[in-house]
Amino acid sequence: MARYQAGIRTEARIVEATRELLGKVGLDGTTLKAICDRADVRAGSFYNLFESKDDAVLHVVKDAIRAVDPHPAQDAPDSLKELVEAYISFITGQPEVARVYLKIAMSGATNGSLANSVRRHHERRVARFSLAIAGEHPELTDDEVTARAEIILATLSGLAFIWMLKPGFDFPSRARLAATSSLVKG
Amino acid sequence: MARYQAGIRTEARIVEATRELLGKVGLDGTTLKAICDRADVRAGSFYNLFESKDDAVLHVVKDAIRAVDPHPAQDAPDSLKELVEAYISFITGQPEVARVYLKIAMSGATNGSLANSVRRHHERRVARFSLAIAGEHPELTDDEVTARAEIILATLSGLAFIWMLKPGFDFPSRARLAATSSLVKG
DNA sequence: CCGGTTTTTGAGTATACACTCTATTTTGAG
DNA sequence: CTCAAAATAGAGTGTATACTCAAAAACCGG
Repeated sequence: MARYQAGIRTEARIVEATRELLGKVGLDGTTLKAICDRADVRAGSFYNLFESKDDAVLHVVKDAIRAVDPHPAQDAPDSLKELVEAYISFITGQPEVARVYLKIAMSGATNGSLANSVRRHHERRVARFSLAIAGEHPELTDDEVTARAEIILATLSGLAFIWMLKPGFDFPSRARLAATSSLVKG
Repeated sequence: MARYQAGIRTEARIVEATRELLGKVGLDGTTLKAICDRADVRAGSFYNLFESKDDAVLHVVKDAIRAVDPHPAQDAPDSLKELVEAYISFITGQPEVARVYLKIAMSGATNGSLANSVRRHHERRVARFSLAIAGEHPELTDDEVTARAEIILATLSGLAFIWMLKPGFDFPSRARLAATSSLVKG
């Protein structure tokens, strides 16, 4: 082991370059050559530090996933409002990384470590939203709470999706409206 | 022009092969070679009938888009229930083509004829849903109606998205529940 | 400043892709 | 039957991709 400073700095540069590229040109445009050019590194150095191209992308996406949650370490339930605002910040703050997140989630069947990360993350978020909803709406049964959490999350993803389709779309206000109206008993 | 029967049959075989491939292996797996192998055609024949690979994919996606609408030619407004059921049928009936539809919608910035088709189709659907909602809820203003239409469509897309992530997810019942609860005044 | 370790280089490999081109065969109207 | 137009074959082109490897350079504890 005993890594040198140079290698550590290079690794950081590569991750940053990958993040910027995912933001600017999307997943398809984020080629190995593009990453290496932007990080000012040759292919050999890249593979000295990363297993594969996906390895670098995974780094970035995992960071993005972490960024969507407001207080990851905390056990106390957040309020639904807080959770929704955190999601809005995630989407509007890093739209292109959010697009990558959604794209990867959608990209494939059941395999691939990227897709697995996204799936696990989704489960955690449903649990998180469920906790908040249960706290604020004690009249709902457990199943109803889960259904509501899934619907709210689906709506947020779907609105984000539309926002990516039409840049002028007022995502934040639609998201806030949707979050309140999804809670009534159906 | 004066096309021969052989060419017409070959074209149909290519479209069908493309549709099946999009369903089985997704957009990335639908390569020219795969299409030609499945349609039992050589590359030269393919390009005698189609401008490009995207041209063939576009054929399939446009068919899928048409399939999502219950009565495309009709002017009378459908009921919201009908529209939601049509969407459910679309997603559960041709899940992999639906995935392609969502994927293409999400895939990129503002260019590409595929992305444009999807965008235009989304606008038409919002109009369609708005009409239904306005008919059933006269107490809502125009802006509120549009907002509700966009939210319902977003929720349906988002739920479809989750369903693709977790095959066991009960998409139809969630979709029906969501459609009713999204209509209250917020 | 020595010397093992880590890092870097950059040409090179293998592969996959969409697409082209020309020669050949097939079609079907007159 | 004829023959021009349509359809087909399939080898070939060009380009882009992720990734490898052996040699050279930089690093840093002692």
